Amino acid sequence: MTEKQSNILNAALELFSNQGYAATATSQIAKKAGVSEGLIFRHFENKKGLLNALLKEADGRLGKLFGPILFETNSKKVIRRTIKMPFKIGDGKDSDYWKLQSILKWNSEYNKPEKLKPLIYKLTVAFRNLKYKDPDNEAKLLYHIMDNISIEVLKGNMEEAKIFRDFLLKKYKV
Amino acid sequence: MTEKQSNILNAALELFSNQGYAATATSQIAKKAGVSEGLIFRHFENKKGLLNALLKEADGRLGKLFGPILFETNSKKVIRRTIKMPFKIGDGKDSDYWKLQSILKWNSEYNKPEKLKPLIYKLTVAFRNLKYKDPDNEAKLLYHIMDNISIEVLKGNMEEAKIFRDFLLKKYKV
Amino acid sequence: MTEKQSNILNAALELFSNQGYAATATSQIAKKAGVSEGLIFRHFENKKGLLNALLKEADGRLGKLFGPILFETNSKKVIRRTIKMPFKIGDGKDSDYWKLQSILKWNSEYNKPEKLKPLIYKLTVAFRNLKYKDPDNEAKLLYHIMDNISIEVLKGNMEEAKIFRDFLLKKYKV
Amino acid sequence: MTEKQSNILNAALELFSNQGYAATATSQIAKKAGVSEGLIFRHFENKKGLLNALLKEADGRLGKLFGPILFETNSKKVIRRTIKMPFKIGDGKDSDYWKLQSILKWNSEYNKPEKLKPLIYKLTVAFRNLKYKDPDNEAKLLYHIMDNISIEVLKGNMEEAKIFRDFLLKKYKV
DNA sequence: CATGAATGAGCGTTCATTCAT
DNA sequence: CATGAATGAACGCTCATTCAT
Repeated sequence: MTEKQSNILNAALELFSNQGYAATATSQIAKKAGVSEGLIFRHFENKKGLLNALLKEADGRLGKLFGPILFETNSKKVIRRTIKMPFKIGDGKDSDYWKLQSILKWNSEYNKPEKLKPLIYKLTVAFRNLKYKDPDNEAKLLYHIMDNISIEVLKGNMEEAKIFRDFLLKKYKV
Repeated sequence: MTEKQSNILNAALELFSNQGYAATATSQIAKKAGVSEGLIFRHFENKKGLLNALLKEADGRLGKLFGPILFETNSKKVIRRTIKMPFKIGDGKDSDYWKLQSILKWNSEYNKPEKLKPLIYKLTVAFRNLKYKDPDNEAKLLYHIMDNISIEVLKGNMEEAKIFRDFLLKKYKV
Repeated sequence: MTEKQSNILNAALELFSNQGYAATATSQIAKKAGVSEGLIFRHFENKKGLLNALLKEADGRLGKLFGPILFETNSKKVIRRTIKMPFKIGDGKDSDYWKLQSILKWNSEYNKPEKLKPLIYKLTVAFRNLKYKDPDNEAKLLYHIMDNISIEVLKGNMEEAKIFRDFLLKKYKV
Repeated sequence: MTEKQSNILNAALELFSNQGYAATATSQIAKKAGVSEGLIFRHFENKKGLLNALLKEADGRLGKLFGPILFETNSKKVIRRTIKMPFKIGDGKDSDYWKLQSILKWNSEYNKPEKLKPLIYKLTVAFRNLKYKDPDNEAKLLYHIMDNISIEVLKGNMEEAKIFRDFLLKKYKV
């Protein structure tokens, strides 16, 4: 991938995640990326192709975030890591990928809930090991909560989110 | 409000909540509402005015949903009603208002988290009465969970949502 | 049809017939017609729709040109009128319609040779009445010749064409 | 001329003659020719240069087609050969050159009717030798007819064209 | 000789909005 | 109150062409 290509992707990511896909013009992306508009289409075929390229990359980032949890063997630590996960979201880019995914949640074409199945399954096993009565729903519950903290973190309410995280760690005794 | 005005609002609500604001053309709204495009602008000034009118109405609907909880005096019932609330979301219109709010969550111009303050405060009081250790965070937690069930319900996963609701009712012993 | 609509059609006809369909920009048409470019699409849906509207009108003009021949009962006069037909092509508009048809001859989507069947059939009958040996081919031959004179006329070689016409009238003894 | 150069010319010929010059993109030509787009411009300077190169080649092909007629001394055979000429159009390439010429007939920049003068002159002489009354117009007439049969042949109506040819051979008694 | 990344102008089309009727 | 013709800016995208490699 050339430098201009990644310039385009970076610009698109930032704009899509902050203004939405439909509200972002390709001309705006080109301007921000410092390239001609035509180049976007040479490299990504069309506007949708650009979005797809971003989502592919987002998948990878999500995988890296989930990886350490999926390979964790200690059940308590699985839960601990899950609760802490939103704070592992690193630089602005990482957070924009998350935003983008979150924005597309209502778009049936792009919302892929099955991507989270492995994490939820891992949590189910952890809760079962810890003798929770209803591990299935406990797993879903925690996943939902985590999704919410992520959004809080992404919106910049870091302090609030940290307090909330500690509360959860205590609550789950992990 | 004349019939045509409400036709416009209904059409706009359905389209905005399903395709997003930016992705919906005023011509599409006019067509669906069975009115001329010009009429939209006579009544609502511009596209944003239409969105604002919808959000005003959404506020009212949310209020009606929250009302019974805010006036509940029994703390357990406050929590019970909160957990059950997503299932009170009635017809398609109600659910479209909710979707619209959810879609606009990432738009700083339209995201008004303070609207939920009264509910969260009510929950805080309830948890305090029930001797929870950290009623502030418990309230926030429950609100977040409820937000997630709402989305599940809105996406049509009614069965799953019901099981999840019962799980929560048991967990909170309410 | 409003005045602006016919302005658009007139501009499109002149440009399409002189530069070709693909080589004519809708912006050019709008400019020549003295209207905004958007109006073209409101009235004719798209560029092809504009071409179709012109071809419909062209059909009518062709019909009017053929009419007097088809209703002629005297066989000699049928042939005479056919030979003279290219000179009945009136104003510039008429001739542009003819040009347009001629340009589209190689475009299978728009070339409709069956439109000329009635004329060729009429000629066949005329030649049969006049005891020509092979009236079918004589009809086709005359039609082809006429097509060529039309083109000559359209290109502005009026004098040459007139001489050629008189030659044909003498040759066919009509 | 290298192989790539002729690949480009072949691709351009096929596309220009079937879709028209303006409707054909240089990228399409490059793709079909299996070369990079830049190479077209290195070898032919610009799109028009490509067309000019094709028309030069077309001239040669036309010359080869006319040659045997121009060197024929027997007047009857001159006419006979002219009538048969369209059937000498050989492979697809030959026919595409003819199509291209025909398409450009309406383009004053590229229409060169003087190229046919030698053939028409030869026909005039032939008709004069055969004591036709108006050899000038007879020559023009036959040339026009031949042009039409060519188009018929090019469009693939071979059977019809052959019948028509035989009709003409009989009519002219050659 | 040959590539393909890169450009900028222009393409057909859609947009929100205005206004005469 | 309501229409729909009309606008002009912007849209996503394609074009012929250039140029560093």
